[in-house]
Amino acid sequence: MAIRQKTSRKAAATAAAIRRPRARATNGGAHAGDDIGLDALVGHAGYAVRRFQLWIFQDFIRTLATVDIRPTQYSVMTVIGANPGLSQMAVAKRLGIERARLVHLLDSLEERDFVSRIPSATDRRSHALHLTARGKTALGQFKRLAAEHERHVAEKIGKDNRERLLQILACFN
Amino acid sequence: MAIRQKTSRKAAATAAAIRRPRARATNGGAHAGDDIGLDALVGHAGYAVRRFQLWIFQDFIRTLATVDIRPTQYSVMTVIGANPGLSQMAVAKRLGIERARLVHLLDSLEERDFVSRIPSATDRRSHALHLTARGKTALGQFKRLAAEHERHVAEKIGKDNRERLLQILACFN
DNA sequence: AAAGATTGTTGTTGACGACAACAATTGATG
DNA sequence: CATCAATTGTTGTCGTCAACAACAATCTTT
Repeated sequence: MAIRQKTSRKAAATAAAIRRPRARATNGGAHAGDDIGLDALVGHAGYAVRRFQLWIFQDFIRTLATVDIRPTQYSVMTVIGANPGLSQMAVAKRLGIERARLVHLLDSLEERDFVSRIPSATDRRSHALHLTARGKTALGQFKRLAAEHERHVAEKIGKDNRERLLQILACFN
Repeated sequence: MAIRQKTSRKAAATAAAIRRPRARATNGGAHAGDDIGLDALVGHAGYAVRRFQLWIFQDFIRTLATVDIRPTQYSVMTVIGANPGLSQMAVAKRLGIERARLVHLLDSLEERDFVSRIPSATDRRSHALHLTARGKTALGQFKRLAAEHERHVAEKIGKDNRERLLQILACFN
């Protein structure tokens, strides 16, 4: 056995090499592998949230693919647009992303002329973040597409369920 | 200006270098930077879910830190424990993770003697995944800790809200 | 003026999702 | 039965992301 493996894959089959395939055979059964039963897995909030998070991000990226904007970039531009002059620390703290990460995010947004770092007049360490004129009009389009994405969410889980979800998770800002 | 930066950071302040700090000054204001106002950001399901996802994973990792088990590892062991003999493809499809990624996950779980890959009797390509005896008892402990984590979630968002959340997200398996 | 904290930056690490390739094997088709 | 397509596990790469650690420049405090 285990002829294929190059060098890795420890001696997994040393002891207990032969075993009966138990109740459910390896696969090939009657079902297409969709009714496996996760038992204790359903009932775990983290698991459900992970799947949802995955779906929702993919839909966001797909919906905003034409403008090439990802969820984090959108959130950064939204916060800056609503609060011009914010420092990087303030934005990072507000969005729950690290200031180290925000540096690269702002780099790309500045390259595309959506955001500009203006040296703060009061603190020579920090930058006052502003949307450029181009960034403002672009954000308008992003918001329309984001609203379309939000409609996709409502279609998926139900309009009222979406409202309820937002209400439940409101405590995370 | 811009003395500190080594070589990067384009000429961001070429035009419109001087600007009034608008309504809200850079920072240093009266507030500690917590009441910034995200306007359009609240009302976005993706944003709320991201924050929640982050919080919940951190709590899971912290709660299971003593046994050094991460959420994905836990989900893999749970599914295998509930459905012994499953192939890697079946587990990957069930959990929505790539089979390429599952390889490494199983490698680590096999190194720790929690899971064993047993060559399938019917399909010489695939492996039948089983928990080892050690893995079974370990999973029992993991589940107790995971239940504790789930209680943390209930404390955070409310017991009934957690139930409602699970019900809303049930459509994502 | 000196000590400590803050801000932006750079770098590294590790988990993770997405993709592409590959060998071994199976299944279906002619 | 021979051949070709599909599947399974594996390896590798790429890009995103969170978490740290370090650093220079700058503020704040004493």
